[in-house]
Amino acid sequence: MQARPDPRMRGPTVCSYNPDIMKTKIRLTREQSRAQTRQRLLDAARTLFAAQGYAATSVEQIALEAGYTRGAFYSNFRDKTGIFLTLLRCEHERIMAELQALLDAPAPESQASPPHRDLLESRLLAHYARLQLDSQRLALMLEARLHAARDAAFEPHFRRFREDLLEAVGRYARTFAQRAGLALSMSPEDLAFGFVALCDGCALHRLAGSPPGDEDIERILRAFMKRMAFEPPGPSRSSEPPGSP
Amino acid sequence: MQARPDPRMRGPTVCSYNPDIMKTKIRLTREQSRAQTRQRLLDAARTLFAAQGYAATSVEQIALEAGYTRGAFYSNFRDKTGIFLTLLRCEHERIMAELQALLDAPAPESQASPPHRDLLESRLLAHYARLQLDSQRLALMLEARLHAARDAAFEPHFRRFREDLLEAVGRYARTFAQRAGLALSMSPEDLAFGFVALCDGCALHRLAGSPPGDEDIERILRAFMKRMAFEPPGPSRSSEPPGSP
DNA sequence: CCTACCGATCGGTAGG
DNA sequence: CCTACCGATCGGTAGG
Repeated sequence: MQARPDPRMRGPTVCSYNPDIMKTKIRLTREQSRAQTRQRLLDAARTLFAAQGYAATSVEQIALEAGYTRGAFYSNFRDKTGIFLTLLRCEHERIMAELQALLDAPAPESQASPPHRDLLESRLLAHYARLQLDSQRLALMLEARLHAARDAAFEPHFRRFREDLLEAVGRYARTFAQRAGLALSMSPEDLAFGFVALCDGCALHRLAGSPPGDEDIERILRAFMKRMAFEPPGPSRSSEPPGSP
Repeated sequence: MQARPDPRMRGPTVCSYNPDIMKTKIRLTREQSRAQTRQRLLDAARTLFAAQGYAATSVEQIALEAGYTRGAFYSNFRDKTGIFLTLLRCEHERIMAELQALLDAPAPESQASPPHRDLLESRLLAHYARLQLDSQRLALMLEARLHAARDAAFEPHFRRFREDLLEAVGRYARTFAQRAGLALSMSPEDLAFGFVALCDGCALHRLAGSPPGDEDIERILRAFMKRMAFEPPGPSRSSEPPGSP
């Protein structure tokens, strides 16, 4: 059913690949061998959880997909919850790193570039589009959310990931508003929540694969963001003040 | 583990309760008895699918929760997919009926009432709030979505539900805009998709139970809708025309 | 003496 | 609608 993957393509650490062992076919140390096994199990679990769902995937399937038997699994992880948590920690670290890189990226300051408010939209959208075009990652996160709602031991870990993300997006909005010299239309926290919810909803839709397709979704997302992020520049645009119920 | 529910509280049909059999303890006909069994199995399946997930729920569990054994299940439904589809058809019919009722509800036309644009917001929000406060229904729909992405036989049915909903919300937006004499900010289809995605994302968040809580979510939803639904009344509010990229 | 993993099998339970 | 039972597979762990 599955071929054991080429060892030279795998790294010994949990969250990143080690290019060193790609160079030669040298004999692995015990530690390296163990790390390799661990990484293969993690890759197999990610694939299967995304394709079939967490509950529908057995430890046996994970081990076989990775090219081992169950014994290898239980010597590396406590149980299925354990490997799921490890998997999510890796994904979360990657997502947060990408978001931070977005913030640190040098803005093409005073050139003939689009105004800052367009940058906020374009970059955040590009970020989320990349995230959600990876449908494996998307399915994995949905599985995690449902599992967190059902497993009390799992919930606090997932909650932490979620809070980190919302905080980071809020920081992102605040920082960009300052740089652009524009006022946000609501608190950074509210804006972050609404934006993440909107993106989550679009991602949820993408799972189905039915129309509207990806280009339409991005267009709609952009239209929503253009109206949401900043206070309109004009003095008054409506009969009611911005904060009224 | 479970007590067989009081027969007088159950109806013989699939989607609705029949008050007739609440009156007395008369002996049921064969048809009534069969319908009662079917309904109990449906109720049990809804409870378990929402609480544990579709994949994690066995046919045996459903039957026992309903007060029967597996034999009763397989004499009423073809398999687990069969009862799930029946369950979702009931939910979908109920949702569409509620949405239609919202449209048919008489608008308090020329009284001292809020303007039409506020009505659109309030009613749709109230509708979605009611839908999503029922966390059982919410979890059920999420399970269906994930299952549709994985089961090719299940997918077309779920897709149909989804398309019906989007079309109905689009019709709702168009109708309300006409009555209010206001122009929508984008096509009814785009607006419906964005709104449903936003609500789905909020619903997804509610699963976790972490802050922001329900009142905050509704406030944020309202703020987003207030900015999204209609063209601003003023002649120009921004440097770029409404339809520009 | 320890590690990492295998082949085999444990007691229970799955859908049908 | 139940009892009885099937082929298979579950998560977890034994000794080697």
